Amino acid sequence: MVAKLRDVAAKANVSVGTASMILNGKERGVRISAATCARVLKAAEELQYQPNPFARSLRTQKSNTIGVCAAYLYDQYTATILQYVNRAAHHKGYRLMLSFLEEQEDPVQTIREAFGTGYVDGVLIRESADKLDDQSILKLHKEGMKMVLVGREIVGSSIPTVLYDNFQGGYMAAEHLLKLGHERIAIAMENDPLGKKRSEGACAALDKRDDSEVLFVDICSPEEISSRGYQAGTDILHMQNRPTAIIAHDDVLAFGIISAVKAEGLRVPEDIAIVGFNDMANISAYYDPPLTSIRPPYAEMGGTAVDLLVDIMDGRLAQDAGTKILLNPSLIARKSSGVSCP
Amino acid sequence: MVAKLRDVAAKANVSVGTASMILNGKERGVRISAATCARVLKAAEELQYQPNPFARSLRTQKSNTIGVCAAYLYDQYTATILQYVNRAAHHKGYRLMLSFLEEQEDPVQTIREAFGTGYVDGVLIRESADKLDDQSILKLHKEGMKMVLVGREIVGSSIPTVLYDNFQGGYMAAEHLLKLGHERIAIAMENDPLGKKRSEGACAALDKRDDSEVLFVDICSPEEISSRGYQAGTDILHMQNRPTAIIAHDDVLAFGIISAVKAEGLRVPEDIAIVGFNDMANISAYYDPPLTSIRPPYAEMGGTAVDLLVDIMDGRLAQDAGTKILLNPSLIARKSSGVSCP
DNA sequence: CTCGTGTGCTGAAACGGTTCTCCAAGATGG
DNA sequence: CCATCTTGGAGAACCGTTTCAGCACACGAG
Repeated sequence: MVAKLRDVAAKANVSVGTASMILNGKERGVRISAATCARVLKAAEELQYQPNPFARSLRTQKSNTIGVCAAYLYDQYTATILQYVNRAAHHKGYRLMLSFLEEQEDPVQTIREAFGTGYVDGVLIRESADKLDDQSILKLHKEGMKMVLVGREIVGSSIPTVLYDNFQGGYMAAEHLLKLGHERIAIAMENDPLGKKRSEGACAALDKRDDSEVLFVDICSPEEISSRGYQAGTDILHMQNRPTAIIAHDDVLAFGIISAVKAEGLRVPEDIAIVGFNDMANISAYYDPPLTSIRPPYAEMGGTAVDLLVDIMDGRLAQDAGTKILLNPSLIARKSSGVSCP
Repeated sequence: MVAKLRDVAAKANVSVGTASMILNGKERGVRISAATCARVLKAAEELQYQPNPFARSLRTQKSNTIGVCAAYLYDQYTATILQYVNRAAHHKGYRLMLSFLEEQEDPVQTIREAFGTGYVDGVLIRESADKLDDQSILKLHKEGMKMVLVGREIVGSSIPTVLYDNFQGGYMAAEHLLKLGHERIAIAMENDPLGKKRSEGACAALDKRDDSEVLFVDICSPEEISSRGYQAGTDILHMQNRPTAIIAHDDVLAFGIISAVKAEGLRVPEDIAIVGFNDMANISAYYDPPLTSIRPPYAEMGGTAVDLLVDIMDGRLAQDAGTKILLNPSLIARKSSGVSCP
């Protein structure tokens, strides 16, 4: 069996309490002789002592665990952030507990069960709106659950949030295309808050130039986005004033659009330049042509979210302080917008 | 504060022990009157009682948690399986604890810390070989850690394993191309066990036909696979006997190859047919052209792995029984191999 | 009426730590 | 040499469950 604190104490000839103090002495005015200290440390080492996390958590009322509630892991975006969340959490001494919401479940109840009752100290929420609505989140927050929203905003709420600036992303995309000489630019966005922000940003950049023209295409449902890309592309090409460039809601949509462009016998970027969002690892850079894309600050988002949550869990920050952290994306220029690709 | 068992017991006018028996009575010859039972249940309901998992785990020496050790979540393959693992685990009453290995860490030590000391009851390992070598896994297994390998095999070991049949996948891919009339087929695989299995399967199918010819291309390092696709494609096209079809190690490699084919002014599938592996969600079906791909049995792999692990954790199956479960992939035919796409 | 014999429940002992109170001795000062 | 500090460490309570031995009571049989 695995060694317990009791065994360590016995081996070092001290009491259990003393051993505990030494092994995780928070410098709380400890008064332990160097010799005893060394004995205990040595004993722990030799016995390969690992504290029992349940006993510890039971006593301290702290789990050292962060819950992560995330949907659609396969969309890469979330998965990439999670990778960095793991790193940051691990670094701060926290474990990660994972839970996706399934359809047909009561989300609030599921989260309570999975993360409630002190099983986790705080929760990172990166769950899509169709599985976890704003009301449910607000309810959990009101119940006192410590949480940080990642890449999702509930406007008007005081829930701490980490996002990246989608307006800025749209702005950068448009700016990039303007610099390359485009004047008629279409914007193909999902009809959701994200898409709205992105197109607003793009419009802002375009509005500064009176010689530019904005064409707009809405894409409806998020689920259909893959297949809708082709349709959107076709629609855009048949507009009376065919644009010379397109800003797409994300890379997957861009792929669909590119297919449509090719199907019409046109070339990317010579006839139509394209910019996407998300810069999917291992994919976007190797598409045909390599796709210019707005890359979210993945690492910063993961790291910042954990930092923020830890601050809240440790009480350095009120959970209803309404902290919102806005990070900047970057533009990765590749061939699809007319930049020669290395 | 949250209600404890003590509160429930007090409210129902019974002892704590009785309340406990009623609330999770395992039918161990319980002798409780219906009236008392109802009183306790009602009290628990009213107080919204949720048992404290730490106290419970401390007492029962069982965590009801499965650890997941996975790398490269952003590769979709793992992420998709994880989705199903979550579902299955949740269904069986287990929580999921997540841990990726970082570079530069001692993997054994990290896993011990993250998952050791009863923090989890068992571990699902879907970690790549470059971060967690066979020896480390064997060591942990020998130490008694209950585990199931997912999509990875350590030949000669008795570690329970869930895989899908890559040989079969290769076979299906080749069979598919043969049926479509191809005779000269190139196989572009990573130089690893997976690639070996896939190409063996493909060769087996091709060998049955004496009019077919196999051309072979090795791809070296897994990290470079994205950029190597283009290179591999170019190499293949310049072979003296240009093949009419290519089986690629995975979809990402296939994308690279397709780019190369197009760059040479050739068409997919008219001049060269292509089949990949993994069928990436939201991507492969919308590539240009839509990619024919061998799809791993994602859902079965996740579900089976959890089932197996639970069997082991519950002692119904010895952890060194050497159970290996081999699942079958399926072929998703799309345009890249010459099939008309819906 | 008494003696089993169930039945229904109580009470206490774990589980393995953390943390707080307080005591024994040695050091110090007068 | 005695009173007082200071230092180093022991000991116990507690965290919230589970589980098990055993007690009180009612009831049927002899």
